[in-house]
Amino acid sequence: MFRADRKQFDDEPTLLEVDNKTLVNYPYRLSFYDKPPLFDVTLEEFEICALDRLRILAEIEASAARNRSWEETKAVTDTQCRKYMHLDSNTIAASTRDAQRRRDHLGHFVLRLAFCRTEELRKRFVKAETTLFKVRYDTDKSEERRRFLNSRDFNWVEVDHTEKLQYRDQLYASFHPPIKGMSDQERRNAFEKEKYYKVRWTRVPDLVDKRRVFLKRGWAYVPAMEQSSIVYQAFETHLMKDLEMTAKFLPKMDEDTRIVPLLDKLSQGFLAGVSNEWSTLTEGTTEGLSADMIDDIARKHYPMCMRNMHTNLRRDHHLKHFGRLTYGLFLKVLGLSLDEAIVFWRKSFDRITDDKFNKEYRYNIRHSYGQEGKRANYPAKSCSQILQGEPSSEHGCPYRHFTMENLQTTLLTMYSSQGLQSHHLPEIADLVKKQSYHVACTRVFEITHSMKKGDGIGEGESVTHPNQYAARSMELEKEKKKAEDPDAMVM
RNA sequence: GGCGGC
DNA sequence: GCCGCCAACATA
Repeated sequence: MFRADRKQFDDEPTLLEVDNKTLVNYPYRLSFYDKPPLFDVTLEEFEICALDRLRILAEIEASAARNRSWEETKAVTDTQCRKYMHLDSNTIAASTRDAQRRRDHLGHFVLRLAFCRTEELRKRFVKAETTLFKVRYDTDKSEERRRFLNSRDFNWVEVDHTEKLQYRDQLYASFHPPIKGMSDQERRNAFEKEKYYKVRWTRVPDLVDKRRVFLKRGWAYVPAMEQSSIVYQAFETHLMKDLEMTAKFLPKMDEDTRIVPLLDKLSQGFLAGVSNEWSTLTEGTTEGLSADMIDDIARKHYPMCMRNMHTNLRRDHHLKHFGRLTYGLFLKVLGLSLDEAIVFWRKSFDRITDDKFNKEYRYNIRHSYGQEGKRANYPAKSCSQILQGEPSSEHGCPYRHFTMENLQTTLLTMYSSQGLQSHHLPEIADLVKKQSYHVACTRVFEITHSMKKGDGIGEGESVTHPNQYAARSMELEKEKKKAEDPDAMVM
């Protein structure tokens, strides 16, 4: 993908190998990603394509973690794709179509670099990418899919009529059409019409496993309706092989100071199951938020991490450094103004003198709001950042850092008023054991907001940021109020 | 939390 | 022990 002799990106747009003559166009929506992208690309584009794709892969992982059915996974993935990485069929204008496919191509290869480095990452990446491929395969127009399949060699051999007759009984024994309630006659008819392909049996281990194919002399006889299994398997092994290759050549890139941190950031995000930088997109969620409204909002809209800190703050009349930092920035993004923040913290730390407060805390609060030092606009901490912090019962992610017992009792005391009951706990405990902390959090959101299981915070999206959780919760309350009493909404 | 000063 | 200023970036 990168030429070895090219170790530094130029400052201006030309970053990857320049060769406009080989600018590919993309005849198919589906791709096995045989060739790396050779077009010019800016570092920004590089990053954006990767992040957008990462959101989708993270959502696919979340789908697996919460046992979504294939249809649900497909639906969720499809809506996510429409938002972040739309891929149209050939009916759309060629220029937009190629632009879409170019983004798809680039994003895939950037993530290859980020996820090739450990066996664990490779496996997860391949799994998610294969699922994405399946979703697309399933939603592809059949004619376009057919042409895509013809465009490459899957090493399958068509079984001719005489051979099919020869193994007729064995083939029929393993013939299981996916339609329920078929009569024997219908099944027989479908079988007679079915075309067969044979491949080496190692190419379709899943079918062999489920006894959906007839095996003879190392060949698996695959009915046309199961043909997709061959394709998926080929995609998977092909990608895994390529990733291992990439891993071998990757060390040469370590000298590039700009790309390595980006790759780390990407794989980090994947490990935490986090897909976006929510805080930078949405700020100042609530108008006219004041210090005395916080208790109420905490009870109704906070995710567990923030709720826990708020409770600790009320109990101890104090919070430790990282807690102040995390909670303070959360409140800023929630919409609390600097002046109100100072009021809030002053009232909260009510066992210290004004003098101590002014000396030790006022500066830090102002700094969080960009009024001191380098005057930066700091974003609120995301789930991945909170997850990575030192384990602490005070300011960490409770799903991650609490003991299971403590987590469960705390969940009940915090959220039983919003509908969380003890029979919900095993399911949450399960997600925590699988280390799917953000999914556990998402599930709690669903339960406490009467969402359907799998809806997440909306459209199947998972929690990735405490402010996203709170903002969405407040938004839902607003919608509900509006529906109940439209006139009351006039301000 | 870090760094500095006395 | 007292005080003041600055930061928020990683590394599985």
